[in-house]
Amino acid sequence: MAARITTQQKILNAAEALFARDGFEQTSLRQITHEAGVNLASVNYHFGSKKALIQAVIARYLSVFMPALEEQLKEAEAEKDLKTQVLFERFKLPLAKLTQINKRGPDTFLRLLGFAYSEIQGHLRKYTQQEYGNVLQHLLQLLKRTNPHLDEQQMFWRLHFVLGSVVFAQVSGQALIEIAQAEFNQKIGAQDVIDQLIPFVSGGLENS
Amino acid sequence: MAARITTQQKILNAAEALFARDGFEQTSLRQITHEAGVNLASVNYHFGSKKALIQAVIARYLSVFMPALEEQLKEAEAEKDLKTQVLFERFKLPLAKLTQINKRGPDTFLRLLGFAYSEIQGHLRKYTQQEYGNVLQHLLQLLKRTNPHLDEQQMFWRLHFVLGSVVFAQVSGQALIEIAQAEFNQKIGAQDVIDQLIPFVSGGLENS
DNA sequence: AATTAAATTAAACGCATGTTTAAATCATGC
DNA sequence: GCATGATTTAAACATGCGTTTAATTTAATT
Repeated sequence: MAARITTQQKILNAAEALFARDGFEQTSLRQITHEAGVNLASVNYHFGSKKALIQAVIARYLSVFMPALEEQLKEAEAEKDLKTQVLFERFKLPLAKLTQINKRGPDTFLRLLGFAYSEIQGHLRKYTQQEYGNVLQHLLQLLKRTNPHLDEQQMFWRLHFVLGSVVFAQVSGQALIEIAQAEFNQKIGAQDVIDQLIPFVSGGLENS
Repeated sequence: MAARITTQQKILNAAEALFARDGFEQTSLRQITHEAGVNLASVNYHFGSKKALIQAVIARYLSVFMPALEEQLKEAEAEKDLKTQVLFERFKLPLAKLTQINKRGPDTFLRLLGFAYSEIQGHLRKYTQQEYGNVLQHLLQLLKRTNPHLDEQQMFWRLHFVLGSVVFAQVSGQALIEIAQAEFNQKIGAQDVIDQLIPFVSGGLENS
């Protein structure tokens, strides 16, 4: 029994690393199985298809991230003078929790999200909406509270722009970090990018 | 001579439409040549490779967009109390000029940019930097003027976040427009998205 | 220890891709 | 009007992909 699970997890671990680095379509099952040290056919044996493997990789992260986010949102709800930026700051803890899956879990997760969004995994978006739609609704409700000056339509677009900024920052992230490091002669990590990102998306969302 | 150019342009036109709709990697040369009504081999004959074709498609747009943008930046430079949002508004005219290439030129161009950015066309980014780096430098200089409260590093990141928002809005654009249309029961076009986008990126960039 | 089910393996399948080839066709300049 | 070079064409090539097959090995149960 242990061996079976081990093979599945070897695949998951190798897959998530390669997916996060190169994207879903750019990563072949042959790369994954070679990296994992298992046979090519075992992916289809254990997961059924490549698509199902992608979903399994992301689901593992969502199952940790989403409940933690929901908890943060509940706390935020209790605050009386809630600000947009403070609300966005609350994403940092659920993100940090992802280290329990992987040392570089937070980066990995955001990059996976990015690729999931930009490659047309419409199927996957539906899954997220179905599985964690209530959490996202909760977030929307709080943002309406912190931004009563925005109408429904403005809120709709700006939320997606926020998401787009996050996604983009991660997908192009490593390249940008390297450029920034060369330009400013200091070590920059993914956490720094998030700290830069939060004031940006907050300002963009709030702007009247 | 006319026939030769015609074949090249048939390819360019078919390619840009398909690239903008599905992305570079998702579009095959067989799709392009079928759509253009030309032989498969003619792409390699006229352009050398698929990569070179991609570059040719984008170069055609940049050669119109960039000089027009530079002109706008020069005018902006003359304004005395220049605001970020006003500066961003000046992107609208160079964008509109792209209708001279194609009726849906502005949309097409932004989507192409998006795919170029998110697929790892690092090679292409270098090309842009080399060919039109001065225009981008000019833009950066003006943004520093409108945002003296931001340090170099903040400006670096926020500029890329702005770019990311634009890119994302276009790549996910059509899907989002359809969702928005269903949700708000009104016709929404690409221009509306840009009008929503400008306050967002302005607010994000300025936020202190 | 024998039986049975699960897991792994090597190999092949079918398909789609970008590219190349070599022959046929076209247009142009003499 | 012919010769020459540019263009177009159909076909094949080489490669990589996800998936499937069928045989073998491994592990657990009786």
